[in-house]
Amino acid sequence: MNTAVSLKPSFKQQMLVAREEAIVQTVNRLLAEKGFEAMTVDEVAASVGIAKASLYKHFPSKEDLAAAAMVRIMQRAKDFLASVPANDKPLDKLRAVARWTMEVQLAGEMPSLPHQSSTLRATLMNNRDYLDRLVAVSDTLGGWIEAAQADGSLSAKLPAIAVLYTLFARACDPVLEFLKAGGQHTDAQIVEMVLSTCFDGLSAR
Amino acid sequence: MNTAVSLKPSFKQQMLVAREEAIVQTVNRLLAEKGFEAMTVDEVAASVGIAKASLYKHFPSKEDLAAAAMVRIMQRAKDFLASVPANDKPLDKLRAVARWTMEVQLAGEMPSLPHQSSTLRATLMNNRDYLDRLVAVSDTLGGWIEAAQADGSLSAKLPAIAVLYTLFARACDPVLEFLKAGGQHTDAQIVEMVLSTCFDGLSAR
DNA sequence: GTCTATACTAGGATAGAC
DNA sequence: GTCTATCCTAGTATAGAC
Repeated sequence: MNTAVSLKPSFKQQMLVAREEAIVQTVNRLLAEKGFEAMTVDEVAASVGIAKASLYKHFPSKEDLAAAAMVRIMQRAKDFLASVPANDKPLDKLRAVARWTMEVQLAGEMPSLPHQSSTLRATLMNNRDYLDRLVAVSDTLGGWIEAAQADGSLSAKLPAIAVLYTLFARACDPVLEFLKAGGQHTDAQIVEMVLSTCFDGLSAR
Repeated sequence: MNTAVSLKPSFKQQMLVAREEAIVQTVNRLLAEKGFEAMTVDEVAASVGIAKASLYKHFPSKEDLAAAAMVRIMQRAKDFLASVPANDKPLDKLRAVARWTMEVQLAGEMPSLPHQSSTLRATLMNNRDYLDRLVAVSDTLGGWIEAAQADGSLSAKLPAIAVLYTLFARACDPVLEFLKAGGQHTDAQIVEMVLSTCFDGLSAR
């Protein structure tokens, strides 16, 4: 008997996976650069180097393309959370997450979705791969937020959900790109400034 | 002689102005609701109650429609700045501006533009009515920021430009709509929470 | 599963009568 | 300056051969 057939992916299957990874990576970049509406399927196909019809053999619609990119970034977020040292202080963990998020955005790898676009939202809300990761990330962060409030390092005035949204919002903070466009600061400086604004506030301490 | 002809707008001219004001108001609302890309000219025409071709007699392109709405909101911002009591403390003035910006957004009256869309940016950067107001608003805020840093109430660690961008960014802060969608808080509570986050930071004080 | 060629639609813009 | 009717491009999606 030959169980290897089912255990080891065939060469063709590996090629398929690699091709799809290349597609999703391209979509991720284009979503970061131009957003969902401005990204065209023609552009994706051209950038990947295959015909548009071939693209549609892999993903049934433009929305599904974007959803795949969102799954990917959410998986990266989950992986990052798992890499944060467990015995760091809760507030430091939250800082690390905000920093990572902003670094990804500045690197041009953070896909940004329009806040409306009902069709895309519908696709995402029906995508279990996405939702599962979103929930996992939210749960982990929620735990850290509560721990940080419990040890007194994080403001207890704010509901945890508001803190969570504030952290998520760093993924699309326009201040980053504005400062970058100004050309007066390095990426690292920009990250530190916005991080300081986020955790320490604008008022003097 | 009859100088009134040139001094007092004729009835027709008043109607024209009123019609255009209605158009810009509609565009402003649609831009706030759906953004530039998702807003269609058909929709604007239908909402105003005139034919699409008539719309194009008033404004030569979709970009110019959006630009008119941006001029309008920037004028409102300028008017608000002028209404802030001159002898309030600088930091309080900045708080008031952030609060106003968020209230306008929650009221669904803050037109939000895609951060890219080169064609729209080009139109705006060629629109003196817009640029003049933008500069005026930035100058006023810049003065308040420097004053607040000078009197020690605003963090002096941050460059003034970073503070300015942070205030502008309140106009499109997704945290507001997320919290509103949650339905757990009133608009006033949401504004106070995000205001606190912005000025006091997430960390405990 | 990849290609070329094409169908179909939405949406920005214009023509031309009144 | 308003209308109806139309043009035309861009862009999503599919047919059908290999």
